[in-house]
Amino acid sequence: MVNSADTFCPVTRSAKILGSRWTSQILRDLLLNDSRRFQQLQTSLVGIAPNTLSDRLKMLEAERIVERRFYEDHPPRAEYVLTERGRALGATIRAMRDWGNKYPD
Amino acid sequence: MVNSADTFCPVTRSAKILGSRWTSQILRDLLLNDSRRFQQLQTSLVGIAPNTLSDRLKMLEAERIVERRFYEDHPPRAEYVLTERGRALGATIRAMRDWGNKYPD
DNA sequence: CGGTATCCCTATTGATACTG
DNA sequence: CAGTATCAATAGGGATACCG
Repeated sequence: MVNSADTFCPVTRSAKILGSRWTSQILRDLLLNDSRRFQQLQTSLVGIAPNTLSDRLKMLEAERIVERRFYEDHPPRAEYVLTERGRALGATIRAMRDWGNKYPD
Repeated sequence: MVNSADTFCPVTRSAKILGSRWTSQILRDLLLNDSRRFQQLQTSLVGIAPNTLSDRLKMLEAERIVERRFYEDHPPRAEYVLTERGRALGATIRAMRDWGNKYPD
């Protein structure tokens, strides 16, 4: 949980999103690919359980970072794309990646 | 925990550090102030328990993001400062802050 | 002052089976 | 295919008391 002081810190709000496991990888995939299917994400994020992926996508949808496009075909189809808010997180993801690359270990 | 695939993703390594609670605030304080005492941090991070602050500082020290300078005076004194690695995280913190400010809610 | 030592709680994550 | 339901494990975080 996060107390009320945290709630008003812009850094903490970003950390809350980027800190939960798998989210940074989901964002990385969507930044690179524009659109991804549920299965594609599950394949790319080796080891993620379907319920966890579902939870994470719902959280990102609730935060209006990803948009879910669902088509009731047979078999059904779902596509996830970044919103403008989501694409704007690219700068942070890149800063994180740059730091991680510069200081491996 | 983090699996082996995660370990090699630079974004994930950053997320591991920035994702745990209080770390982004600790870094923010140290980016603004050069040097902080244990008590100063505890006062600034309203609501943090001393063991949690201690854990977080040890983790940041293990990651060589902060340096601990301890003086055996009476009473004893400890100062925490960012290393070069730590200061380099400033770019990420700023990107997170900018995103959080641009998209409040 | 600058922490440790304990104990506890619950949020997060995951494995597995199943459904429209 | 795209998820949900259920149940279990554990790690993260916190409250409190105490120590050198």
